[in-house]
Order: sequence, then C-alpha cells, then structure tokens
Amino acid sequence: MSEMAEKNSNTEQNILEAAKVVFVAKGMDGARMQEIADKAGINKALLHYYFRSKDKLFEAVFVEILSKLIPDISELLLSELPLFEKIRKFTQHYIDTIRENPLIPVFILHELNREPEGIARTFKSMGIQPQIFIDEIKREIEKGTIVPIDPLHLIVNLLSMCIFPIVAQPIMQHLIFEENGEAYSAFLEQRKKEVPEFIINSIRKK
Amino acid sequence: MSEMAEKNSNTEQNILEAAKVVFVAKGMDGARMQEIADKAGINKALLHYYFRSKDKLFEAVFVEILSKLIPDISELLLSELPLFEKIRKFTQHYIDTIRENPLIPVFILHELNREPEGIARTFKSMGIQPQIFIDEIKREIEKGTIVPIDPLHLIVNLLSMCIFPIVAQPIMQHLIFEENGEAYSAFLEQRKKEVPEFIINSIRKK
DNA sequence: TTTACTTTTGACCACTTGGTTAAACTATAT
DNA sequence: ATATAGTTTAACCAAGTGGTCAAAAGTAAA
Repeated sequence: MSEMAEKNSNTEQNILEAAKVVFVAKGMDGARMQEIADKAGINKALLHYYFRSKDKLFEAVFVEILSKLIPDISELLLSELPLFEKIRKFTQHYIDTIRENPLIPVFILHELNREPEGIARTFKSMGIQPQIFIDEIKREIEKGTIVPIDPLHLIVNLLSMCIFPIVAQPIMQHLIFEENGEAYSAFLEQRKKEVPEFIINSIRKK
Repeated sequence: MSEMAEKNSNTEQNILEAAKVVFVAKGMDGARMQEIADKAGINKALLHYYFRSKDKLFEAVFVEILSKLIPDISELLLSELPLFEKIRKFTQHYIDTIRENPLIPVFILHELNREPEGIARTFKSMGIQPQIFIDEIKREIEKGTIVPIDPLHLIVNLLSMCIFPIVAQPIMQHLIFEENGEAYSAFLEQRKKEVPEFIINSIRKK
C-alpha cells in the first residue's frame, strides 16, 4: 500500500504551507530552508526528503499559488450577469481576494522577472481565457449600451485599479495617509464601490 | 585638497551605476557583491572601500532611485495647465518614464515589504505633496467642470492605470498577446491616449 | 518478535557569501 | 627624489548556505 500519492502526508502539507509563507514574504532569494523547516516544525533534511531541492520546493509553492489564483479569476469573467453588474461583482470580489494575500502579486511579479523562462512555463501550463469576456464587451458596444472602447484597455484598466492600490499599499499609505493603516483600509473598502462606478461612468452611453 | 566630496570620483559613480542595475534586476537578496564589482570593472574590495557594506551600498542606490523618481512626479502635478490637459500630459510623460525603467516599481515594492522600517525612513526623508493637486481637483468640482469624486480615488486610479500595466507586462503580455512583445509595446503606446480619455470621459460633466 | 518499510533526525560537507587586511600602486606636494 | 595621502589589488577569513548521509525512530505486516 504505497502505490498512489494517497493522503498528502500532513508533513508534506505542513512544509508546503510554511514554504508558501516564507517564499511569498521574502522571495526565492531571501527565503532560507532553515526558516521554512523551523516554521514547519521539522528537521531541515526533511525538506529535501519530500522536495528534492529548494528550486523544486519553490516551484511546488508557485504552482499551488497560481492554481488557486487563476480559476478564481476565470470564474467571475464567465458568469451570466449583465456587464455592469459583472464589473461591480468582479471589483468587489477581486479587491477582497487580493487583500487576503496582498503580497502575492508583487511576489509573482518579482519572481517572474528574476527568472522569466522557468516561471513562464509554469504559467503557460494553466490557461486563462479572456476571449469570452472580450467578446461580451464587443457585443455591448454593438448593442450601443456602452461607448466604443478597446476591450483590452477596459480590462487592463479594471485590473489595474483593483490590484495596484493593494500591492502599493506600503507607499500609498505613507503618501496619502501618513502611515495610518486603518484609514487606508477604509480607503480600499470604498474602492469596491468607487472603482466600478468610475468605470461605468466612463463607458456608459448617455 | 581633499576636504570636500568634489568630483564623484568616477569609480564611485561607476559602482553606483553597476549596483543600481544589479540591485534593481535581482533585488537586495539576489544581488551579489561580486557581480556588482565585475559590472563596474573593479575589485570587490573596492566596493567596501567606497561603501562600507552591502546594506550601505543598497541604501545609496535606493536613495538615488527615489530622489530621481520623486521630483519627476511632483513637477507635473504642480504645473499650471488646465486639469484635463494636466491629466493627458501626466499620463503620457509618466508612462514613458516608467517604461524606461520598468523594473523599478516592483523593485521598490518588493524591497519595501522585505524591510518596511528601514526603507520607509528613506522614503519619508523626501517629501511628496499631493495636497496641491487634491485642492485643484476640489476646485474643479466646485466650479462644476467635473463630476463630484473623491480626489484621492481619482489620483490612485490615474497612477494605477499608468503603472500597473507596465510592471505587470510579463504576465499581461502572455495573457493577452501570447508573448508578442512588440504588440504589447504598441498596446502601452495606445494607453497614452486611451487612459486620459477614459478618465476624462468618466469625470467630465455633461 | 522479527522483518521490511518509510519517516525523521543530527552531524556533516563543499561551496558561496559579505567582509577584512596588508601590501602595492598612483599622484601630488615639498 | 621622497614623503604623504588616497586608491586599488590579491589573498584570505568566518559565517552561512543548500544539500547529503548514515543511523535512529517509528510503523505495520508476517
């Protein structure tokens, strides 16, 4: 009885969890195997027993993060709501999601430019299909519901306004709120309403 | 004749230049003193002769980057153009600026969350004053030129749509253009017109 | 209990890292 | 020339790194 990968042996899952925290916080280069081992409450050699090397462990973590993130995005884009409602829902849900793990986007971007080839391969293996959403926007333009606009720019605008203010919190918080974390938190909360209205206001045909 | 700091002794400037490239590309943790020395064409010990330690060298680089970036931002916000024109100019200039050093924002964000205390101090020492721009927006609202909107959200929206698409290029390029770098480059070029119109379209009173 | 196996550990290693030091080089002033 | 000061180098070091290994500890079937 040791054919299949069976019950992700707890220890293995502990390691992955600890590794995720450390890697995301410090990046591949800043992360130490010892710290991961400590955080998982095990011996350092065990890390190499389950995952052969630091690189392998990192990749496992990276894959896990991506494969949780990507379906999350796709799901919403494919729902059946009217466009404006979809924009509202997406913004709200997406801002919340990123706020739960605010370090992940910068982590991904930093690692992506540290080692473009390897990471890109991982990325490619799991597909995102924005085409359906693009088509939906085109249809609304034809219907005359919204102003003519390149759907790509609209999507990028939407993503930008959701993601950037969260990842840039350490800067923004200082620039506009003098290190008042709660004020910035409230600010992000407001954005769940402000952003969709800002967008809709721009594209709605009057 | 060795009282003043006089002519930034060439070597020192070479080191700073090399260090900037390496630090920005690999981050503090990923950067190697040896690589910086090689890139500067000098012995590794010279790094420690001019800058005492890796930390000191890093801080020098970080300060240099910030002190070039910040006036660049302030300048435009304080010019005398009408609001819409200012938004157009800002977008165009800012997108170009960031495209010249696309790695810097992620570098700053990554380092900022690696060591919030130390970096924040550096940040604080050089002030940015968004208040003037905020007041200008408020005035336009009172005048009735633009729709009532929280100036902070407007500013953050503007920054987001400028910065994010550039720093996220490695992801976006894959997601929407299948690794076609030139297509994405053209896309960013378009944004210099699309973004300001998108914003103005949203806030202009009709 | 014995056997066979997986899991876990402590001790260890080769190598890289940032950093030091003493000596060599350079140029200027006397 | 030669003393003086700043600059540059090669060789070196201690600490930390990812990684290994053989043995111990656990586990379950025979």
